[in-house]
Order: sequence, then C-alpha cells, then structure tokens
Amino acid sequence: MLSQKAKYAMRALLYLAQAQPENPVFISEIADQQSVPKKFLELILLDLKRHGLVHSYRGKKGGYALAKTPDQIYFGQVIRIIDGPLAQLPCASRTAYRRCDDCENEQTCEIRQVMLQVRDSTARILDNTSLADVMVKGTAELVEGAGI
Amino acid sequence: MLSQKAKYAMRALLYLAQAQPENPVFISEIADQQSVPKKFLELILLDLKRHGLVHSYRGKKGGYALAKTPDQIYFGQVIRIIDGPLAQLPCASRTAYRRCDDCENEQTCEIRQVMLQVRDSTARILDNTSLADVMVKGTAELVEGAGI
DNA sequence: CATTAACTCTAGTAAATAAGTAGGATATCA
DNA sequence: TGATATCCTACTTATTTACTAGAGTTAATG
Repeated sequence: MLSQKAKYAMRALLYLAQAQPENPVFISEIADQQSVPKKFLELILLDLKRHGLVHSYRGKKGGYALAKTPDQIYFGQVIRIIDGPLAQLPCASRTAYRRCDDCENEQTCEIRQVMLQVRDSTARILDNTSLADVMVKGTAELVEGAGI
Repeated sequence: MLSQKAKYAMRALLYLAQAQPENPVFISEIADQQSVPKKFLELILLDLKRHGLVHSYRGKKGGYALAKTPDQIYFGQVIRIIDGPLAQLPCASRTAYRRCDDCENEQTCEIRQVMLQVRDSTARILDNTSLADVMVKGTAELVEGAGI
C-alpha cells in the first residue's frame, strides 16, 4: 500500500506544479488547500528538498517551488523517496537490491521470479509517468503518453 | 511490500504442489522443509483452506493437500487472501474497491489514475501466473507462458 | 534593529500492523 | 483409549505509521 505520507507528497507536488515557479508557495497554503497536516507536510517537503525535487526559500516571503519542470518529476522517484523501493521484495528491487534473509536459493526462487516481473511492470509505469502527464490529460492513453 | 506471511503461504503451496495430492503432507513437514514457524503456518494454511485453495485432513494420518491442480492456483489469489487487495490504494482496487477517506474528487484524482494503471499491470501478471507456471519453467517467457 | 513570519531540525508519542506464541479443543487412527 | 494430527481463540512483542511539540535559523519590513 502507498503510505498516506506518499499521497501527501504527491498532492503537494501536484499543487506546486500548478503554481508559477517564480512565486514560492507557503507550506501553510499547501496544507490548507490539500488538507494535509502542516507539521507533517514540513517533514515531507524537507525530504523532497533533500532529494532535489523542490527548492525552498526561508524567511518571511519564503515557501516552496518545484526544482524541475513537471514533466521531469516522475511518480517512481517520489514513491522511492517517501516509501522506499517499488519492488514488493528486497531481492526483487533493482535500485535497492537486498538479499532476503531467509532465502535458500535466489536463482531458483519462484516467488522472486514473479515479483521481479511485477516490479518491472510497475516501474515501467511509474518511471515514465510525470506530474505533467496526469495534470492535463484524461485517463486515456496515459502510458502511451509517457513514451512506452 | 509482500508480507512474510504471504511468502510463507506461497512457499507452502509450492511445496504442496510438488507432492502427490492423494498423500496429504503434515504441517510439521512443510514447516521443517521450508523453515516456516509451525504454529504460524497452521494459521496460514487454515486461512488458505477457508478460501478453498487446500484441503485438510484431521487426526493421526492427517495433513494438507492442494484443493486444485497447480495450474489453477494463481499468485494473485494467494496474495489477496493473505495480504489483501493488490492495489496500492483502496480506491484503485477492482476486487475490493473502497473510497479514500480524504479524497476530494475521485474522478479527477491524478494519483488514482496512475495507481489504477499500476494495479492493472500487476494484476495482469499475478492473476495469470500459476504455481505450475513457475515450477518447471525458467525465468524466460513467464508472462507469455501465462497466456498474455 | 527588533519583530514577525517563514522554513529547519530533533524528539517524542499514540495507534495500528506484523510476526509470531501459547494452549486447549476436536478429530482420527491404530 | 492413547497418540498425534488439525482447529481455534487469545495473547504478546516489535516495528511502522502518522502524526505532534517545540526550539532553532533565516529573511523581509516597519
């Protein structure tokens, strides 16, 4: 399951994507408009900032703005930052591979075989769908629109 | 993430799939061979039984056996029984749809759009890959072999 | 130049979930 | 009827999730 935190992150990013990058938006504005707990959102935006997705400005006229254009921010990256690897098993992750502690033989593991397929098809979607892809377009041809 | 419980369930089913259905297997044998905590495995098999995936026999010569042939048991069903819906969001599930509590407008929700795509591509794999599909075959052509 | 209002950062906390354990009840076979 | 298997309810312990609190830092402004 996607965490609440990841949903908040996506909502915040989509909100920032609608704003002008030259006018940073207050955390409190995003929190109010998207009904996200403000203090929680602070932590989330900080995390997104550390990973280079947003810029922040301190002081009285501070706020947040996207660090890239909406077509350069992919859902896969956001989810990895907030929730960790896309794969359902550590041993099926390609960006954060880890052995399963209790796995006898990874080469022949039937579960891993299946979950690798799932992780790949998931990543194919999430790493090719940007904020821009879902902002204007309807639900049709989303994946094709992402260049697959 | 796939729960440990779901992994145990799959391992147990794959183990039963290798056995003759006319000779039920003791929980203790599966637990030993697959290194699954026995009492925990009891609960898991009971759950799989209630959902019709396995048969059980009580008393001294009791044990468990598959209730279907391995080509009729799909990973999707196993995961749904043990871990719940495949979708990453309640509102993106097709077998167990539920509204997200904090969603303003489901029709226009960008996050849902994306997660619906992910859930569909995941289900396409998991609901078309059976125990039999991974038992003999190698890793190549897994999905094609499942009839996609 | 002090005040105000924004972001930054470290902790802490309550509730839910995950991963088991314990132990008795029930069924079957020899 | 005793041994040994599954069945079932309840409990426990650790981790994770979803926040909250509060002090610190930075920058505009009157």
